[in-house]
Amino acid sequence: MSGTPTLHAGAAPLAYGERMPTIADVAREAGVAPSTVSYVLSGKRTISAETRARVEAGIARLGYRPNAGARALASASTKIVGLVVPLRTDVNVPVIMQFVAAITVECRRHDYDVLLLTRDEGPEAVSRVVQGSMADAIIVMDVEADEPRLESLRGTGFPVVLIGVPDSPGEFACVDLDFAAAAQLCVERLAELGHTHISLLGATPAVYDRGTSYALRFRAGFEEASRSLGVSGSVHAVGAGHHEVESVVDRLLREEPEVTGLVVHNEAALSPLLQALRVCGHEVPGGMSVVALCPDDIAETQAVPLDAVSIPANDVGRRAVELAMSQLRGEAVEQELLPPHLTVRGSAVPPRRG
Amino acid sequence: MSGTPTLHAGAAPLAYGERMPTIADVAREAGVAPSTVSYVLSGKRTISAETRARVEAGIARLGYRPNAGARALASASTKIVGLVVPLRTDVNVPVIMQFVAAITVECRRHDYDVLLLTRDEGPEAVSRVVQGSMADAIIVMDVEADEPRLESLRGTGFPVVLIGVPDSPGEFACVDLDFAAAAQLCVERLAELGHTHISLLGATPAVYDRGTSYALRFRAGFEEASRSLGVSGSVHAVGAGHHEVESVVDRLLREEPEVTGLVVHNEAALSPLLQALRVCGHEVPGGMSVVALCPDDIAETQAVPLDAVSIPANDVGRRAVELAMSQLRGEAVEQELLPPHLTVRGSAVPPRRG
DNA sequence: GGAAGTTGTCGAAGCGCTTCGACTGTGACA
DNA sequence: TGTCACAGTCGAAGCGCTTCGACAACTTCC
Repeated sequence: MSGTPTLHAGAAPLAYGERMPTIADVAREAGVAPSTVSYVLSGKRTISAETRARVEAGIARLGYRPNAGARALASASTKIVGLVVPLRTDVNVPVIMQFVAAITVECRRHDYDVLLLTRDEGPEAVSRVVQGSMADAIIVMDVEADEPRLESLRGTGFPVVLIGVPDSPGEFACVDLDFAAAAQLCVERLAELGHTHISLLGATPAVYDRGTSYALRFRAGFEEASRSLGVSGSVHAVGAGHHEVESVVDRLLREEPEVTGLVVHNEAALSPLLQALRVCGHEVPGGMSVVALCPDDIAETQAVPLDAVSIPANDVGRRAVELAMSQLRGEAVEQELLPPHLTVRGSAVPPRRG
Repeated sequence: MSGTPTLHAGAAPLAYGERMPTIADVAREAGVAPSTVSYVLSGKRTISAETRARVEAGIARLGYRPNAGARALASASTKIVGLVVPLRTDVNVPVIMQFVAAITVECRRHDYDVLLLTRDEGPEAVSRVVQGSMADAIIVMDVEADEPRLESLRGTGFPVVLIGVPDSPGEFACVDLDFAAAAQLCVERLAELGHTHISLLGATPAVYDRGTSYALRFRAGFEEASRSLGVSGSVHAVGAGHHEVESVVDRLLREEPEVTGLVVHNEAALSPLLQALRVCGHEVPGGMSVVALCPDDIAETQAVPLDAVSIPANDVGRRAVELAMSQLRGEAVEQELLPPHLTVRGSAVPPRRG
């Protein structure tokens, strides 16, 4: 119907169900072929400034957005990253949230969206997403030493990034804080101040039982550092809840009165721990030195600001996404441990002469 | 090439990049038409038991999974729910995580996956997902009184469920705990015990400034209940961190010494609050009665187990998904406030005679 | 014993996009 | 002035699935 003037409602909010504008509509609107619109959008072929302007005007006028499914089908790329998150309401939920936030933000920067997968769904979720082509890459948090969710992906070359390091990472990209080095830093700090008896108060027993990668690596680093620095050390898992913490503290002070320094790897236990120590007459730092592994904001807002190795959730999350993107570009798989940093805030001092 | 025997590798893990089996492959394998395979999968037409068996065997042998993009394109349904989550590392992160977990699990029960959207992305994220047909429905957490993210959806009929209640929900489905009734329950509990001066220690100031729906409704309910029960009440926002909490407690005890009961709507403040009260000689419950609004596990693991109205994250999350599903079935939009329940654990007792 | 269902299957037409090859001008170069 | 290269555009062929209409082959029922 050339010659017939076309009326347009402008980019008025189109009612749902009302047919969304397609690339063909835009093409008609701009007087070009659909493929030309596609090339304007993707930039994969040169387009004259004039044509581009007309197409862009059409897009704006119609309020056009490419259909994600059609795009995925035609291009074999979904622009979606699958993220396997531990959703159990465990101890370190805020930390997990920081990771998720960092990953999501970074994905958006690369024009990717995030599909949420729970680790409780197990291996099934991963293969559903991969085999159904629902995502272009997968990031797995809270990796265990022996990682069952990934068996189906071994040898497939599908882009995977692990946050944490399993026993045999093999072909998978990994990124995480260097927890072993972090533990060493904590022990060193206390040892330098003159402490010779140091205990690790760790995560809940379940975390160790499950073989959670980072907890094991921190514990191993603690034991290794204690040995090499010649200090005596003990390790205690700490359950959730005020009374759990109190009972661990009671037992520790009773059975190992020589302990003057604590390394704490359990965000949730920090606050009740400080309180329990105070009640028992071992106020921090005078009666007990404490070095923690926790996010900065938690270390800062305790009753006593804590010397702590921070958990660089933002850096790790960002790096994880970058590793995924580099695999999508076909680059080689990397494994990367971020160096720890300890911030001194005053919760560790030389031990009382005894 | 009929007559040529076909060799199959079985459901061996197919290398990524190696062409995934399609519905046509399954059809060939089973000796039927592709549409027949589709009908076996969807159950939308009757299929003989024999044919079904052959098709299912083919699916198993090839390890076939329908391609999500193709399916979305052809059926105009993605089997994905968009979930807008507040990812700021705010106070009540564990609670948010509970909601997310409940929603995700319930979505999976309905064979839906969850696309994670951050509220920091604002309205853009919502329209990207809706207009790009990336999801069939959207659930929005952490709704504000004046909800800007949803303007683009008004009048479109796109399925939306809000967790929380904005000033003008209009056409949108809503579900949440009845925070006003919850506040009333807390005040009633203290009033029945004989308290006549009650303070609300609430969320961080930012939460109120932002107009967060649930915080405002709780505060309004508190004020209304205080008035109607004839008790005097005051309201204090409480910032994050130990020292913030201490300073609020100091000021409260100094400026309103008549207060004998506290209603606390701030999970993160609970532990430092109890500690601060003890330090000031107002041990709970003898020197100060406390009723909280928080998840059960938090109430239980405090130094003093708390009388608390629980936050039924699981129920709300599940209900939100159900409301989304019912909209997808074309049913009417509902708005629903869940009744609060108070569990007595001993942190509130009659005030000292004074 | 033919009309009128049922039941089970097939073929083909899309869904909205990307991408490949082909085609038309145009300017550069010899 | 003929030849090449290249910028700019188009048309058509899929991507893998769903779904509609058609159509055999059986049943049923008067």
